[in-house]
Amino acid sequence: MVTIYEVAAKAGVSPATVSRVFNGLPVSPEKVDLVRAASDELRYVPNRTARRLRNQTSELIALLIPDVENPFFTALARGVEDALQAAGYSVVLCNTDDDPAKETRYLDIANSENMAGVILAPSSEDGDIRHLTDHGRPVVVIDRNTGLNIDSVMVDNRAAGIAATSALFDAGYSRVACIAGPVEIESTEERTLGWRQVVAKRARDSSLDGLLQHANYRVDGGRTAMQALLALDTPPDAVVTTNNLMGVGAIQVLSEAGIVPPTIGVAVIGDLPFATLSPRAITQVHLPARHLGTTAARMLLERIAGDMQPARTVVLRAEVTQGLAPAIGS
Amino acid sequence: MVTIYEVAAKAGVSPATVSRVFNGLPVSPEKVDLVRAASDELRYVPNRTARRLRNQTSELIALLIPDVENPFFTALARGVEDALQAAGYSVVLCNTDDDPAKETRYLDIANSENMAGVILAPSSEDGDIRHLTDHGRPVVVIDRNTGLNIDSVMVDNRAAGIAATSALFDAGYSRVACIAGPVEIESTEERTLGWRQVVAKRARDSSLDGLLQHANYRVDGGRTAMQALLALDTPPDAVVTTNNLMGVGAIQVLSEAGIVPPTIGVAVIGDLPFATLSPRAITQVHLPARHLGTTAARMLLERIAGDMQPARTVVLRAEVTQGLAPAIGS
DNA sequence: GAACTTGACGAAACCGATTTCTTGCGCTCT
DNA sequence: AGAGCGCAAGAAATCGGTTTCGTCAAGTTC
Repeated sequence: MVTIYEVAAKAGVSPATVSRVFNGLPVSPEKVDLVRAASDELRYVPNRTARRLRNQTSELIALLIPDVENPFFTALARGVEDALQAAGYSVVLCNTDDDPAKETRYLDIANSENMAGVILAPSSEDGDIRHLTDHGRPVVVIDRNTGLNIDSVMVDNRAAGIAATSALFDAGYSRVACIAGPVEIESTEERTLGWRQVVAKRARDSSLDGLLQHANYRVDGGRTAMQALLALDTPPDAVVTTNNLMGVGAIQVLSEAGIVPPTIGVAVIGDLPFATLSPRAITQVHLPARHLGTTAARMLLERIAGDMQPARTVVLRAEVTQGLAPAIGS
Repeated sequence: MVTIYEVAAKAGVSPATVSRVFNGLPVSPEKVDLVRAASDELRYVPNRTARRLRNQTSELIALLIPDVENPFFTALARGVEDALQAAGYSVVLCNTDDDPAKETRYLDIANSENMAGVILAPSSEDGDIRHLTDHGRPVVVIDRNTGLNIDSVMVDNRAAGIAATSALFDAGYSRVACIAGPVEIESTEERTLGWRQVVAKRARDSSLDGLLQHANYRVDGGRTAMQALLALDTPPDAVVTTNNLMGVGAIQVLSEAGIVPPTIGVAVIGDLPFATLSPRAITQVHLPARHLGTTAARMLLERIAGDMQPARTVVLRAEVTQGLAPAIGS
């Protein structure tokens, strides 16, 4: 590693002057040239660790997400990155794997690395966010109510659940099941409540036994739940899944059983990633993943810039793509 | 931030002793207790920046991938993470977006952040890897021949191209097209060569005009290329795509045109992520993405541990899932 | 009992930047 | 001409750990 001292020696100036050149502080033109020449020749790159120790901050922002393999979170990550890159920051993505211990570990790292800020997408249980706010580090939380005085960006999950379910009833289905995620996750519970609310109002059939299936938030969870639904004495004629991956699993099971939408109604909260069948038959409640990311990033940048106003909560809405009506009667 | 000095003062010992306690160096039991009590009470977390400045290394490893939204790379990232987490390292994921400038920037960052090592998955052009190796930082490259003295983990891309194409001929197709990625990317070129080799040998039809389409490596590239293939005077009866996302695009176009495999043969090099149609009709050459990641991580760990042997290249093989034969004649 | 080894532990140097403090030069103002 | 000001730039302190070096006391050996 070439240090500032070597550059200073080569240029015949003091380290302080080299530092000033690199930070745009006033230095006489001839010394600037000397320093530039020396640093180019030595291929000097400032040591960020040293700089950060001195400055107590860096241009690094941590983004914690539970699952890098979920397209919802990668889209969100793109949004965050786009906004932060533009502002000169670099993003480091940390995969918490829905593990509170990992989440806490990464939060501690972000803290002791003196990162400029943190954007946190929820893990199933509460990690120790206080690790961060205690130290006054800027934090924005995505899709989780912390109860703490922290900025957050939310989706209107209740509305998403209502929209998905209503769309199926509107299309003519009457027995609408729900594949929900783990109960600990607040967002999926809200979506489920939306489903419950619409079903209570519009279902002709009053027996809901077995129509609500809880599953893990991944493809295999969706598969298991869909299989359970198909095995019911009176199976549903439509199903809502409260996230994208469970939707994929459900559709896989249906397609393997030879049942293709719109023979059965399917509404997915979230986007169907890389869909290989025509998604027109399926109702999708498009979550603004990327937009969530950019919004969170902008809020964080404001905090980093010194904005001290009380915590804000921004709620974004989802947009529905209505699926086809059932084939019956057509 | 609580510092080691405050802990030392509270415990009535020197900072050196506190450091020794935290690093497991010999300290008398009673002082250990004093230090532990003081640091617990103050909730002391060592400042990684300071530690790293002194130690010239950290437990952070950079993983550079071109596209976080591509499931191939996220699977690879999972592999890397699994292996490195177990060894006590944390992974920071950097999205290079196929942009050599971003790649170079992240490499510089990894370097000036004193990260323990770097795993680099290819971007379309050559970023400046020398930025790293110059400084003796451990690096492992995935799926790219650098020509430099650097460890790498490869897939046998030629064999993958051959396998995909052969599988289609074996299934009974005779006019097999290829949707290839950008020419600059070595891995896709190798796969294309595999296709060319098999086609030259087995195609009855000698006119290959238009059967090779170059496209960008994403879903829309696959769509455009597939549309072009369908518009040919004599369209192919089967197609190979040299990556996963272009495969998704191609299948989307086919399904929108009402052509469903195995009416047309489709072979994808890579896995079809989150497939919503039954993937049995499609030939997949499963790339060992996760395995690539764990292998790269292990090699990197060996280097970090001080292994000085000459650079190694590990070549992994893909595994084929044969798709269905064409409906014709059955 | 003197010389020597061993081990705990504090003082101080060190990592490489940034920044304050200080010096000294050149210019202006009266 | 001498006081005063502005500005470039070097010396040195600083960030918060780790580590070398030196000291001192306790234990060992002859």
